[in-house]
Amino acid sequence: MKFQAVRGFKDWLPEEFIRYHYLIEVARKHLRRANFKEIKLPILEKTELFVRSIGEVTDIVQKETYSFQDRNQEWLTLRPEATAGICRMFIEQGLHVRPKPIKIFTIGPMFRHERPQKGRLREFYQIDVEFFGNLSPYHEVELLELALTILNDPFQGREVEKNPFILEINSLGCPECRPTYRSYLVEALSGAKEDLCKTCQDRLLRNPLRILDCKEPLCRETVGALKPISDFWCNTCRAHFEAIRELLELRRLPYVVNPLLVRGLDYYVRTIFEIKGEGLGAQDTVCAGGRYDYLLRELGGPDIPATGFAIGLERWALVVYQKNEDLGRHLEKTLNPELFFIPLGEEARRKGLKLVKDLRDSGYQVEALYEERSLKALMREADKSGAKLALILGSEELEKEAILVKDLKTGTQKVISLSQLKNFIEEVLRSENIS
RNA sequence: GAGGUCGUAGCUCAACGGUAGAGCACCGGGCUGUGGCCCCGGGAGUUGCGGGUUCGAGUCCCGUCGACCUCCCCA
Repeated sequence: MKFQAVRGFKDWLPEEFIRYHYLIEVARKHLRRANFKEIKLPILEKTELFVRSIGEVTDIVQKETYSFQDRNQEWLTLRPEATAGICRMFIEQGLHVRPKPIKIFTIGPMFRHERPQKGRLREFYQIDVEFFGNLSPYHEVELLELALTILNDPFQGREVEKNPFILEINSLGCPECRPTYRSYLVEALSGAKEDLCKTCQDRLLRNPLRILDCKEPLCRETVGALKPISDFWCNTCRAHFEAIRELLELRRLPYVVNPLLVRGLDYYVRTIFEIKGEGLGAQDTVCAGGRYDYLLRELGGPDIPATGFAIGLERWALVVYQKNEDLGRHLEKTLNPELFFIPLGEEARRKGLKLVKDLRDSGYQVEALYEERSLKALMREADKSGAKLALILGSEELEKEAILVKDLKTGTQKVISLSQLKNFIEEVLRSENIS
């Protein structure tokens, strides 16, 4: 094979594409109902934007971005996530003058140079949802429920063992109280450096909160002996977190408090969360997000609090179609034509051009072959196409101003006058067979 | 970025270091106004790529590219 796709970049064939497309439409439906408005962002931004927003010392910025200099020697980066770009747009377009809250979402590819594995590609799709303008826990819980509603939509009304998604929440504190916890961590762990893995010894200096998230058994043990972050929350943060828990319980949304949950992006404060999917292996976070109240200001914009989340489309799809194969099969079938037009002879082909166009204008999925082949061969094509009905137009039918309609599943067929064709098709497709 | 498993026809996979094969799919015919089933035939490959060892390499060795799994990271 001469050319291969770039590592971590995948082709989406029709059968696969429709599965993603369906989920995107599901997400759009729920987001529109909640009055989120869709936008489109550039795929490239200036490198500096991501350094400033995501954080200079984060892994994403340090070793996972696709960054390069363009022909003008300007440093550009393929977006590794959407929030930074949305904030840039928010400031640049002056969205703060719009009625609040400002609720926007965007769907598109993100790029991270990581080693690919299941559920982790270098180009991957995110459904990114952002909410600007209110500090209320009500809005936060509403947002959490929205995320769960979207994720669970494909499981509604089907016999699937309950909810395949688990919500984990935590609070990182705010600029008031987080530094206290941070210094406690540094102090407590500096004395016990040998009880940390190598990367964590490094993190101690650069990004101590990430140590909480380390999977090394040694670090887990060390971290387990520490005081939890909740001991350091200020009164505001504590009350905020309690309010969120209360509202989650009011809504009967199952959740787990994970005091070790942290994020890989620096801009988060206070509430953060992850939603994990079953059966995904190591890359099991399907959706994640949290508050970033100070990001706009840090980027030179207005002082408006914000919160948001992103759903990993491919990971979501893995959970959905692994647990619901019928849905995938059903979607594949919608790719098949409803009608398959088979003209026999030159006159039929000439007449068919308009007939097919009319049927398509009426909304049917129509395939047509204009080749001079045997009826047998054309029927074989019709069969393989998965079409529901074959429409055969030959000299016999032309004489009578009619057409032969054959149900490819049952094999029954009927000659219908051309004037009655649409009515007949409509009836047959509704009742699923020719009676 | 590190470790492991693996790359053979469009797909799924065979082939002790000794002539690269099967099933499915594809194309044609049996069957020129009727598809699915059946029968017959056909096309298909620089064995991911590049080196090396060997009389001889799909097979062994090295490198490289890619997939998957784990670490890491994250959606």
